Amino acid sequence: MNIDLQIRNEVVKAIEALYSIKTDSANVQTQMTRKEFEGDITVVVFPYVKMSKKGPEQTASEIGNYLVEKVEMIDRFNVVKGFLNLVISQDYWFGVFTQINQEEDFGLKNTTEDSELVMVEYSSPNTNKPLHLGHIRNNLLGFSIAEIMKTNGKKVVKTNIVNDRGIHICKSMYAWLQSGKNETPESANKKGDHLVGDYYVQFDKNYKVEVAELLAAGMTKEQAEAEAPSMKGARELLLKWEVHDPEVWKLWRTMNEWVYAGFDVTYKKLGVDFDKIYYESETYTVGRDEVMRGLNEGVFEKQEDGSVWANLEAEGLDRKILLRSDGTSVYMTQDIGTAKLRYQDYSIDQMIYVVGNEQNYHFQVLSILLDKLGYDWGKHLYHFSYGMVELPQGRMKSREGTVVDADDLIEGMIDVARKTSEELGKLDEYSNEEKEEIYRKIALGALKYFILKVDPKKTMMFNPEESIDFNGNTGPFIQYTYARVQSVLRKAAENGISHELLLEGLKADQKELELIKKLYNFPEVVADAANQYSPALIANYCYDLAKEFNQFYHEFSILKEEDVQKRSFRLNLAACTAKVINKGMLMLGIECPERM
RNA sequence: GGUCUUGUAGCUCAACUGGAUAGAGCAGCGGCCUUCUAAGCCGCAGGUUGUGGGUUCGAGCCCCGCCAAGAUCACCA
Repeated sequence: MNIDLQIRNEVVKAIEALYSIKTDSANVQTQMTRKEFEGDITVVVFPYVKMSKKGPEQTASEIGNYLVEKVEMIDRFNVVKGFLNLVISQDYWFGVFTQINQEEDFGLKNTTEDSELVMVEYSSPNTNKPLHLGHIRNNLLGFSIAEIMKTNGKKVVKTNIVNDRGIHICKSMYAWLQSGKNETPESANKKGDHLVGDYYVQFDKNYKVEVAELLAAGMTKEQAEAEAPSMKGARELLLKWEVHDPEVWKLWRTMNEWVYAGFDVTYKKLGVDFDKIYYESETYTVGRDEVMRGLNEGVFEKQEDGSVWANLEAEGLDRKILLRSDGTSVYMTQDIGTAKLRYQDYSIDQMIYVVGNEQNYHFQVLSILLDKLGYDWGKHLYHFSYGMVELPQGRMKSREGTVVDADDLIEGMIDVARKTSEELGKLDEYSNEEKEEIYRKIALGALKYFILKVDPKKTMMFNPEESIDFNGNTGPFIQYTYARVQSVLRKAAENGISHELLLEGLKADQKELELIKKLYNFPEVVADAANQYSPALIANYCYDLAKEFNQFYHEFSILKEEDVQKRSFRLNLAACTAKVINKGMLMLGIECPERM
């Protein structure tokens, strides 16, 4: 049992014995003792002063005396105002440490047959342009939350819904047909997603020119936008697509394949993957059928023009369109179909959608609609809503060319890592392949950590010039502490220094106990991260641990310590720290190199 | 306009969900490589937590009012 809970239970007993009042351990407030005071766990006694009818200090002392007498692991206590600081015995911490040292999977819960199955949807790109910084935040959060769920003993299915159909891809197709001259990724020597994205940009450029010309010719804005030849061409392609025109489908398939090949490269570089991919082109008809069923059952309503609507005014929301007057489906229709298919394919206990907060309203509506269609799981969807990434100039706009391209960003990071590393010159005896692998790990560590350390709910700022650093509260700093431990372990092995842990009679320093306490916290942090859907908790914990270790490392010369027992203890402590850091970082999708 | 989110050091972010003197990093200034990796360590400086009220033993966190920024309310996805 967790020490915190044990102590809360004992406090309950203390209160009953001292003041004859029954309370519950859930009502007992404990916290880690702040560094400036002596102690490990602090009980907040303000809530009991009414029961004791005495001042806070006296109440705390009474409870403290009771606890020291009755509970073996509590050595002594001190009282500051209403805070009762308890000192846990060194032996208890040694016991904890032995456990951490022995358990290879410390902090990890095993998956069993009847573990909950969690499906995590993330990424969900449109197929008309390459991935950018916004997608990176999405992908990293999605991958990380899946890893965190796994660590908490859940079965996880990572999924991606590819928006492969719609006017957006038709725009790229139209521009390619107009001016592509049969260009392919091979002929252009360009990644497929970039090639298709370039045509999308070109479409928009042409379209703007056309609209401007039509406006000059006297049309209204609405007329001009509808009548622009490019837009008419794209719409025509969409209509042909809907009726499975073979030529259009062939082109559509080809261009999508180009894009997927490009995405695969980016996903691989980012280190994210999926267990099951859904395509909108395969799910949207399912959604349409569901909406028609809802219509027949009287859940939805049809307007005179043929469009189908859901009236959510009773839920305090608006009316929402589900099928256009021409019978084609909208975004929401597709999501209904995808959800239905997923629940058919898997026995999902929890569905998590990693989608930006701009779609909060969409998911609120989706949840209600699925419920109305008779799916009781509709209510239990979890929208993992994360904030936008902003640039110093403001929001990213693909059309204005202010996006930060994912591939460029990653390559740029690797260049900086290479340059920094070469200046430090610590890897000189490594082969080029080995070095490149380390640069890649460091670059991605920096990028991933930078993004994941921020509370997912919040809008975050990204300054391409300054944001990503390799010093301070960064991924590389944490990776570096890991590499240092590996170095110590290597040297110990070379010199035949024993790892055997002999704790009897050993007296631990404050720093050492501090590290053990931090390590002990790891499982709780992981559980919190899962409950709160927050990789940031893991990230900040890893930093805290690395920082603590660096101070420790600086203060003690582990291998120079003459006391054999002490040296081995510190060696093991370092190894445990590295183990936990590595586990934490892996949950963020960050690999720690053995050297750097 | 309705709904929702956010506002903490010059900048980027924390603060264990209502607890003790609000903490890190970057940037600035000053120390530390003959010692297990200096991508490090130590110190200095930097704050009326947007603002005004309220709730209580206690508020950055909860409630109300302002101020500011953003998102969203489409036969776009």
